[in-house]
Amino acid sequence: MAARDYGQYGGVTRGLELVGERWALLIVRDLLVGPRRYGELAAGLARIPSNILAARLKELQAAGIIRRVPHSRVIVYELTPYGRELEPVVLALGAWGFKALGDPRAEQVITPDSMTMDLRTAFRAHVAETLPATAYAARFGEAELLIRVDGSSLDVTRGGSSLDVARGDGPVDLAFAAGPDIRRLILGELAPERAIETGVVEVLRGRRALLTRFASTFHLAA
Amino acid sequence: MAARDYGQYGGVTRGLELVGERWALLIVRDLLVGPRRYGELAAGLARIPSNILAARLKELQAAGIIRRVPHSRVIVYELTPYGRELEPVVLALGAWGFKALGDPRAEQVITPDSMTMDLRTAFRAHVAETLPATAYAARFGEAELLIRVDGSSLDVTRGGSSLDVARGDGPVDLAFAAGPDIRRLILGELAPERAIETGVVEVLRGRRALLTRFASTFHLAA
DNA sequence: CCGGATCCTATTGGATACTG
DNA sequence: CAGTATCCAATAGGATCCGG
Repeated sequence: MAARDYGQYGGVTRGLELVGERWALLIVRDLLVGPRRYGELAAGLARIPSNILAARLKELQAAGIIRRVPHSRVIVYELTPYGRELEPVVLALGAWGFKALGDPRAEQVITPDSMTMDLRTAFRAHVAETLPATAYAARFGEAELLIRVDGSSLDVTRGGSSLDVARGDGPVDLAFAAGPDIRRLILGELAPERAIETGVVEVLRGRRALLTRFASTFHLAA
Repeated sequence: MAARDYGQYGGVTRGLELVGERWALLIVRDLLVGPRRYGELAAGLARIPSNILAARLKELQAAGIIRRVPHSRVIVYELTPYGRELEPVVLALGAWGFKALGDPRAEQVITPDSMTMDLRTAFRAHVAETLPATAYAARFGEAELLIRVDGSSLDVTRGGSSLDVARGDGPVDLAFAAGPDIRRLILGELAPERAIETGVVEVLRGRRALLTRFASTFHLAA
């Protein structure tokens, strides 16, 4: 492997040797959501050059972090058990970075996978446990997600309100479209009612009061 | 600032924009141990080019992660509160990377700051709480550390057994020198008695049985 | 000395085109 | 679709120099 090293012997240094290269941790982030094909990774990481994606996949594979699995005619990449152990790292970094989010710049997009991981970082299992099971359909920019909270477990899948019924996933309790300022709701800087009043969140279906439940389920202290 | 961006809007991406550049997180790691001068950082990060260190310090400062403090004739860099919130990220990455450590390569050194952070990642506060307060003096390669565990709190400082008495820090219960295979003790792959028998750990002073206490205080599951 | 700034070279990463 | 190949721009590395 011999990735670019730092000349030091220690845990952090070793970690950076393995996943410190540009784009590497974003590939891991997307694979934490689920196995992905080469083209799906390329689509989710819109600006990654193809050669860099190919190089990172090889390095991550050599490091035992991901696995290349031929899966009935198509090839998918998935995390190994050791790769999955990066989840706390990605969540911690995501939580920290989330607090430094400003308004999106013109070229910035929101991908379903990145949004899914952001929801996971903000998910408070111990709070959710005390609330009734709830299904949300949420649209953030282009990304449309189906978010199911049941007890202390969270399940986020792609596609929104139109798909869930066809899949027999049960009804959605609250469907909404949100602008980027929804981060302020999650950071506790914006009250749910205010979010609706100011148009940050547009409720498409369901009781608006459920947005309060959403806000207490998904929360990051600023 | 306008660090190299990824064209995505999300927590992980934002985090990587701020601390994803080469060397950045290692600077943060060392500053988590305590404020450091430019020269101390350069010494701890032996292979960092001077221009890169200077560039990173400016970027981290612009991002509100560190602060440049003139401190009676000398300048020290220290973390801001927001920078200190990177501790979980560094610890998580360190714990993950620690498990992938092999034997040190020829050019690799162990620095006191990196060793200190490795001990912090492996520290089990809830176990330490159940044990008597203990002071260890440990030498790993060049790095000599004084490790004080008291209840659920851990304090690691530089310098070894010779200094502690002069500083009035109380006596050291166990002093030892360890080779890199001590990582296997921390990973639970090597029993304390075996570590002593095989020379991985050389007890210099104190009851050898205390190494068992050390091993249960500092532990990372493989 | 300490805390950098400057210069130059060696590697990496980025954009795009191309192939099995 | 799943990558390679090529070429250019941006960074990192290393040595040296400079001002307080």
